[in-house]
Amino acid sequence: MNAGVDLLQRIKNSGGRMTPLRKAMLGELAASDRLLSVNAMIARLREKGMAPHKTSVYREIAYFIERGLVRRITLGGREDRFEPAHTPHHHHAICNNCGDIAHIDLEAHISRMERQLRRRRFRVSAHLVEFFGLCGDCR
Amino acid sequence: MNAGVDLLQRIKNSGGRMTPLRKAMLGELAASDRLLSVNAMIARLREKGMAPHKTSVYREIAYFIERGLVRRITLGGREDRFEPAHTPHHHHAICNNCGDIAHIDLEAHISRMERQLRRRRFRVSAHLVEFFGLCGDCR
DNA sequence: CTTCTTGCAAAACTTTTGCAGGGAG
DNA sequence: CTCCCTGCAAAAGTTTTGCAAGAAG
Repeated sequence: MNAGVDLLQRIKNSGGRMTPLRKAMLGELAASDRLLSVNAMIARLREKGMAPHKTSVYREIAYFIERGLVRRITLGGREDRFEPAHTPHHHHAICNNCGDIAHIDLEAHISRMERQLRRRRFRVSAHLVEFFGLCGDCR
Repeated sequence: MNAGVDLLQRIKNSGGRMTPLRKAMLGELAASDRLLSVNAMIARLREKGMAPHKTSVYREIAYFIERGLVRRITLGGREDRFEPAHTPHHHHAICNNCGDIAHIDLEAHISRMERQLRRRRFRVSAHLVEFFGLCGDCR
């Protein structure tokens, strides 16, 4: 994976170390097709024989976010969720039944909505756009 | 306010009572131009001489939501926020500087996005669409 | 040996639940 | 007198912080 090398450099350049925990966490984030919560992350790591402390997982995620490697996504459940930030900006279609999360590109629509807001003198710096429903398989 | 009479009826019809706390809470929700968190709600009620217990405020909000009087909005902060549900469905443009929350109508855009998702065999049942940035006054 | 990481314990916060007293009809 | 409502205490769940031991360079 090319992104991995890049990430390692970005971390080393800022005085950080690419430890087994960090490597595993970034791997899980990249490999998962859905947004991972801290608890989901720990469950996955456990399956691979690791037993990181919950505190460490929270701390490493904060560490990744500081460096722009990971994005935090709040979807309304109790837990925050996370995804790798190196993927292009996109949105999610989340299946209420199976939990599958499809990545969707709504940039054209977003641009139009932002234009509408700009006309109202609002300068957009961020947005939250997510859809919930039933995926093709679960309908 | 006409909505008030209506709400009182809806509550009474389901065996509930329109108590001072409930009346005050619905009043604050209607009067506020922004989404209120439980803590913000309590602060406002305190300014008016009430000192409701936090548990009661949580419980009354749950009560309102059950009856479809109030909507819960999760915006990514720790606290959930709430708004009266009798307003037509809409979205928010939230100012990062002054906290002002403008209500915006993006239905046309939302419909188009939902159409795009339907083409991909995803059946949308709910969405989360909010914008963050600087309002006209704060730019 | 100096700095960065991790685990553990504990705290901070939001939200929920159980129970008992108080109040409204 | 019978429910409904409220406050208090406590619990549950997520996330953060302080401190000390451990590992990496």
